[in-house]
Amino acid sequence: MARSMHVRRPATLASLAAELGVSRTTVSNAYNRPDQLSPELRRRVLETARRLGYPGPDPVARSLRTRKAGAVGLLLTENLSYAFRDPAAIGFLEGLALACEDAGTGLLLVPANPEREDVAAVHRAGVDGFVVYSVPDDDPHLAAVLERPVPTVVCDQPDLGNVDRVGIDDQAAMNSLARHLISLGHRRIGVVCMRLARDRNDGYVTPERQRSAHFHVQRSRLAGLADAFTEVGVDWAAVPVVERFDHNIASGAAAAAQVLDRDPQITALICTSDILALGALGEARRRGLNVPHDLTVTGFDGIREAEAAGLTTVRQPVLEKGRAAGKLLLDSAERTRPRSVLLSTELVIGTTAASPRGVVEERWFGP
Amino acid sequence: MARSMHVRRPATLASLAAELGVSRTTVSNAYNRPDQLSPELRRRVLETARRLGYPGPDPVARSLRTRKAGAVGLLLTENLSYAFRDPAAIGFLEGLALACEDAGTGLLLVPANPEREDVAAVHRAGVDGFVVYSVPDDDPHLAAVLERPVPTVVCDQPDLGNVDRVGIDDQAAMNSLARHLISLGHRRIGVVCMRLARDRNDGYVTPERQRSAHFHVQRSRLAGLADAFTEVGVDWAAVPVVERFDHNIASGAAAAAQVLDRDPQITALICTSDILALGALGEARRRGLNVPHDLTVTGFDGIREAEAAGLTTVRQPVLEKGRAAGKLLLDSAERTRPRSVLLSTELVIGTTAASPRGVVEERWFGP
DNA sequence: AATTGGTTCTGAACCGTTACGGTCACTTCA
DNA sequence: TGAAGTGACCGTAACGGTTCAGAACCAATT
Repeated sequence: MARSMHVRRPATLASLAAELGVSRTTVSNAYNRPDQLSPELRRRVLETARRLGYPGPDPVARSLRTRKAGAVGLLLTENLSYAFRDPAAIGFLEGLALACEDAGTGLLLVPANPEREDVAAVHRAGVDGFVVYSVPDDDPHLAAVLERPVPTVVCDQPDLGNVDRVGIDDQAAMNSLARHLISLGHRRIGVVCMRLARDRNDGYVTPERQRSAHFHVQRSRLAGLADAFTEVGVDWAAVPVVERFDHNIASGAAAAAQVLDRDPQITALICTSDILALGALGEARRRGLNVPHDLTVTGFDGIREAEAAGLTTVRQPVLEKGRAAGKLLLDSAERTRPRSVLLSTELVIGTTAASPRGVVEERWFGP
Repeated sequence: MARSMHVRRPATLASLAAELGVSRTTVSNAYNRPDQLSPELRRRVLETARRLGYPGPDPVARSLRTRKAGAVGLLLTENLSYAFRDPAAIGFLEGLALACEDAGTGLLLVPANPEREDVAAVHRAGVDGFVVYSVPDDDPHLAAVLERPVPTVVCDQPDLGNVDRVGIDDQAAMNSLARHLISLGHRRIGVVCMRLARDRNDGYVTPERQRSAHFHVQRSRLAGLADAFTEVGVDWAAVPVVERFDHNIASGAAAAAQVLDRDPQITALICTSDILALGALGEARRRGLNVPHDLTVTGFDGIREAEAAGLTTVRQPVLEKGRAAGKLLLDSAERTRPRSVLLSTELVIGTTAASPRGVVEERWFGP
């Protein structure tokens, strides 16, 4: 009943002022600056507001005048809903939400459907700034964000030179994981990676596609691997690298199967994410391969599920990334040059990596 | 460089129009209704816009004029970041995001800190509607939402009579779980529940507090239990019910310990959420109790982790709940009476519930 | 009596759009 | 040839606030 009255409601700050016989300014002050009017008048204003069903100053109008929206926008590469399925993305979101919460700011999830190139949602977003999380560097949504006259922080993106940035050194992190495997004796490896560009390419990846990958994170991780293995004489161009568009355990399993079918002699399967690695583990089990002795499997991210599985991986502080991004954005106080936050990672030695059988034998029976 | 020009940008639709010598309307049409002007003029407008660094119509001003924000607000009972830690909440979010995505609408996470009673964030939110998820029914944020003149959908809330609603029949669902345990022979039970009100009360719950609980979901589940057990002659007032404010596995373990310490003779520990139940399972293991033979443990929600643990529980369609809430809100097309969506639940028979030892013995050696 | 200072309240400008209802020149058609 | 369309563009009036420089008033000080 009370609510149905609200449905079409003419009450506005002006009408309230008229009703009370005071100026709009006074009504505004009643809400925003209680010290600017007598307590008695303020009481009257608020009471009349209640009587007329006036819900207080309209947020949009206020935003227009004050030029603050009280919210930051988040642009994700994937469907909005995907973010809630990927543990790493969830961690990032949690951190970002934490930062927003601290600042009393809202967090607007912008519906940027990667399929249609509909950038309108970016234009429609009434926000004070944007956080962009892991989108391909040629994403039109990203371009649209950069054209908006608001501060922006990118995460897991290449250095754009003129925008705040937070991330990790993916290349170095993956490089150190590679060195670990190399030290264990692995030379014949296969790689399973997430998608490298906006187009779907479920299968083998050419070196050219690796170099020109539009996802900075994936490109860097592959580069880290290539560097390490090239250094010990492995012909990177001959290393099988398979890509999967969809990021889930089934994809990881399918990709692992594809590699193992064509190159059964590999001793290690390096995956660029834990999710893919969990799929690879499943596939190995299905084939009766003993991990790590028949096959080493590694991941990247350090999600909880990976820990439970004992995965050898690289842990990155996903929550911290989100929080850092939020903080950076929210205290964009007259900074001049763009800032860059690089968080550290940690190599997690699990139980899914070991020396390949051949190497062990070498040690025992070698020269 | 190009970006630094944007920092203080005077370019507006009006200034663009002036520069071009056309009316503001025409510039507006260039963006919003290409058919209303000649392609040639439109091209000129857009080009001049680029030259002047005009980023297109200001979203906030547009929202004010059109009276749509292009976003829906989500109000959660907990800290924003908490939502990303609770699997059930994540599922709800995913469903809601799905619905928003379909409609091309943004999703604004409103920072409603449950500690301070700062309702301002609700007032500041520029949204076309609200979804309210599982907040105490006396939450001031909820009251603030209901005063806003926008459509609202509540989820896991009591029927407010004048607002759209989606949920499940918590009472019936828990009742059926209780009957299952009763049929197994359980009569001496303990209960672990989530928090019942806004104040922290880690410990035993009086029947009075149960009845007056401000979290509809918890109140209903307890009522479902009370009904079932009362019916078979159990004195509900004597059943130990312990409450925990924090919702995590450690809390569940601590609560279980509290019950088991005081009432070691109970044969079943009924938890009102899977998370708590997982904690209880851990505590039982720690005490060397064999689940289910020494102790039956049950949960509620049907999260993935529960399935992995073989928990006997009630599965509810959390994703569907989110999606239904979103849909309800987004097609608020001139409905008259409030709508209500009740989703169905499913009793999941796991491996954590069995007949108590006594009952088995009765069967074998009884009269 | 004039000045000062402090409250309390007001007027008008401004925020950047879009909706609405035109005008005007130029076909088209009977 | 006159009436009725049609396409391209424009003027005005909101949309609902906030802000800032005063005005009006009163009490206290010089």
